[in-house]
Amino acid sequence: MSENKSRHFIQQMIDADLAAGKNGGVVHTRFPPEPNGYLHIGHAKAICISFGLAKEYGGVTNLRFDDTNPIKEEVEYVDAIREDLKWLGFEANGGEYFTSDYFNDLFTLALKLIDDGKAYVDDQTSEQIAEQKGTPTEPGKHSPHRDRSPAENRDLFERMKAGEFDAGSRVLRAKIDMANDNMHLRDPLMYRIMFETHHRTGDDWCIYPMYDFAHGQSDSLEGITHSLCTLEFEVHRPLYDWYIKNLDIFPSCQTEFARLNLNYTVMSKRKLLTLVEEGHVDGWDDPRMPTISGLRRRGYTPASIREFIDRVGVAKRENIIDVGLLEWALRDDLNRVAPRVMAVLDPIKLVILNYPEGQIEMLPSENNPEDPDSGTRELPFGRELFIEAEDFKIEANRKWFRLAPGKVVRLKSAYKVEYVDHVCDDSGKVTEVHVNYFENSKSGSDTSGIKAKGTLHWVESSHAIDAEVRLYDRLFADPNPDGHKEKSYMEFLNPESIQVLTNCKLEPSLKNAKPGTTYQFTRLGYFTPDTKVDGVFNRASTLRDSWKG
RNA sequence: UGCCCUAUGGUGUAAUGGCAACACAUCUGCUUUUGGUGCAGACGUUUCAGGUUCGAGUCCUGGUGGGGCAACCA
Repeated sequence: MSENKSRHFIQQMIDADLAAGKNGGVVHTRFPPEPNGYLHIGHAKAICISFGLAKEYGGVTNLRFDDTNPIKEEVEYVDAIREDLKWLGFEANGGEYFTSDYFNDLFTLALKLIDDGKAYVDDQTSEQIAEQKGTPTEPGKHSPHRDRSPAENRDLFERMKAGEFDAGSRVLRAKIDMANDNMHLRDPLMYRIMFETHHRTGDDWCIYPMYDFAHGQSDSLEGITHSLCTLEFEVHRPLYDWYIKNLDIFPSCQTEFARLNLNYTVMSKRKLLTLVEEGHVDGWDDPRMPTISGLRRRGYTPASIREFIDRVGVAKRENIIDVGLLEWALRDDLNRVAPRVMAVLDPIKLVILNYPEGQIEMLPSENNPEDPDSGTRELPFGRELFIEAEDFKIEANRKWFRLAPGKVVRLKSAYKVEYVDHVCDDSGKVTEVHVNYFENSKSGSDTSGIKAKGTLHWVESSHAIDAEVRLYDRLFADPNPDGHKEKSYMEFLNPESIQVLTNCKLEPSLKNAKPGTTYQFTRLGYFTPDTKVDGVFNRASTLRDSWKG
């Protein structure tokens, strides 16, 4: 945190709270994911905000799984969320909780509202209730059961809990105001009957609380001072406050910020789940997914994601962030920390005619020019190398820095070589380029005086490792796949979002590469070993390329 | 024809009634054994109409645009 950095509206609000002596100077936040899907980059924003703010003010953050809907929630998601959170670099230092831990407390709180005449059991169908709710422009109508006595309501509610009634046959509703402009205050549902097995409480319960009657109360029970969430919950805040006031419990306070949107992707768990279920991607952690696990498998670093979120800012207006900013944050981090290695993705043979046959010499190469402490490694060099097919052109103009008839290039960390001739196959495709090298042009001790404009990466052929490399592009071809009224986002899936290269050649040091390290393949981009298949590398991103050939 | 939120370069985000700025993107140039990095520079901004004020991006009124709200989802 730099001192002169401007403060966003939530920081200003907390500053004011603290100045007013609110909550005894404590800042206690929470991150409340529903375990019904994997975390994505939008959650990373929520995480960085809630955990970041607590840390900034010397407070703590709770992780709370918001598991009030047994038909959508699974243990698999709980585990994945824990892993993603830890990987991102955050720890639930306020503790880990489940809303389901509070089912008894919530039941008791509901009873209190019933006894106070502020909640009632409604026997109507969901259709009838929906019908009576009115519309945003018309007030709703009272339920015929609205004026049941507290005693009758208590009896009915306890029997709901005891399993005496069918699923969906009765609900508990708060008695507020059927004519309120805010639809959420028109006698909202508190509990519904569901005979479903819960991932934690099993079959203990057949009534489950709704979000609005669980979330705020859980915040309150945990002593959360600042409950931060996204804009769509703004209209829920009056209800959040109503429950707290009428239950007379700890006054947690909700503040909303704009969620993160990224272009060229979708960001709802439901849509991401559809991509997974329909097989458009290889699971939640497909490297093209905007999920945390997808970004991890893609080769993103936690630091780059945190930096990205920091750059994006916190405000209340809708936004669509350019995915280029995410890529920039990755490159910015990786440029400083990624080990440089040589790899050829689309190899053709380079034969150095005047280099002794069978000779191999070891040449040192920098591990990272941005990091003086990173040292060097030894690269085998010999008469036959692989170079990138696109680094040779039969006809080239003055702006072409790479190899071509009449040109001299530097082989990175090795020698300068001069074109002699080349060999084509029957189809006219170049398969081999022949050159001569300048013995006195060795990297670091070049006395040749010969100029070379370009530098090529290479891999010595007899030592090369074979690998598969997967290149990724944006999953959707449209910047806003979700933004078309007439068309489904599915119609914008980019058919070229993955390209599999099977004939790649890597330098021998990559034999020990493990997932978790992202490398820079010199001149090509950033790559990381895949977590699922050995011998496969995923491209995290390209390098910036300002060459306009 | 309701209510709530919102409106600043292409994209984001600052300004706290007093000279509109920063990042990303784009474009130039320099450096470079990665056409990477780095460095220097350029381009470009307050939704509209009124009002308050010596002074308005900021406050007020109205309009317009965008988002949200009528799940036994969260």
